[in-house]
Amino acid sequence: MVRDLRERLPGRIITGSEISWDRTVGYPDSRTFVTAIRGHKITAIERRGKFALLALEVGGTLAIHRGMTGSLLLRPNGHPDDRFVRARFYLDDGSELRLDDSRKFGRIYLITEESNGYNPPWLKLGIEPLADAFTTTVLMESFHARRVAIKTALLNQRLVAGIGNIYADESLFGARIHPLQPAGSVAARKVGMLRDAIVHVLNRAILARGTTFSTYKDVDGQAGHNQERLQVFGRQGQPCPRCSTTIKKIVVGGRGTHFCPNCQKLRKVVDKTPIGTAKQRIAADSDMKE
DNA sequence: CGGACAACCTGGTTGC
DNA sequence: TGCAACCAGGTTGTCC
Repeated sequence: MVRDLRERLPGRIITGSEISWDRTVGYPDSRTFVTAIRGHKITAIERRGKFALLALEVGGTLAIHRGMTGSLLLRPNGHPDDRFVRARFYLDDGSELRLDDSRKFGRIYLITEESNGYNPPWLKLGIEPLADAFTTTVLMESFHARRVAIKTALLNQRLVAGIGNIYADESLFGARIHPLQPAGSVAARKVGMLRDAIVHVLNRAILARGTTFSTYKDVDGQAGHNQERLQVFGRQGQPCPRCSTTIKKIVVGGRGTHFCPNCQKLRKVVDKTPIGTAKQRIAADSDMKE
């Protein structure tokens, strides 16, 4: 999405905006937002995690997070309206940038020199998985001594930015790691495989123009096609593409989690309690102190 | 620290 | 066909 916006948005001036669901504006309040955004020129588009960051010529930032169901649509002059538009920006060439978001979890933010004292949510994000700095060592450190399920750790935006439920499951499958494996207990070699799997899964999805599992649309309103390439997500009950074992669906950290019980086995915690059932190992692990 | 769960929201699907 | 229940690509906060 950001790559598409980057080709078309720089140079455009926001001539006005309309917010049809007030809480779509995360900061400042929606009235202040509408007044403050008018007349600003967009100079560049960046991304941090799931936030699209539109740099303004005067030095501020317009940030957009699509939430679960949001689509950021760039519509030409006269294009029919979209069904769940919560925010729209009128641009100087007659086109319109719309946040179309049925569930209203999408958020937009405007940061200017007036915003001191406010901490934008993207500042606390962890490392970018597509940056050179995303190494096995860095990922090892972020998992260090953590007993949370590795799936939960992958979804923690403060550790690694931008991995959502689909790509977490796909990455763990790629690295053959059980989603419930305590993050800190994953062997270095496996963390290395996970790092590679994350990068691979994300790049592959980007090349496929996104995963339209349900509502994702690109800036032109077109569906992506990465959903056709998913290995485990949404494929519970179907054979694993690698070993044909039936893919299972469980709940981890409150999120639907898909994996192959044969390819992704829960492993013992490295140093101790070599004997016992999976249940006992987990119990022993949670009794351990730092 | 970490697990469980509720909130925020609405639309689409499933089950009876 | 109708309707209730359930599920959903995310994030944050509370309680224990």
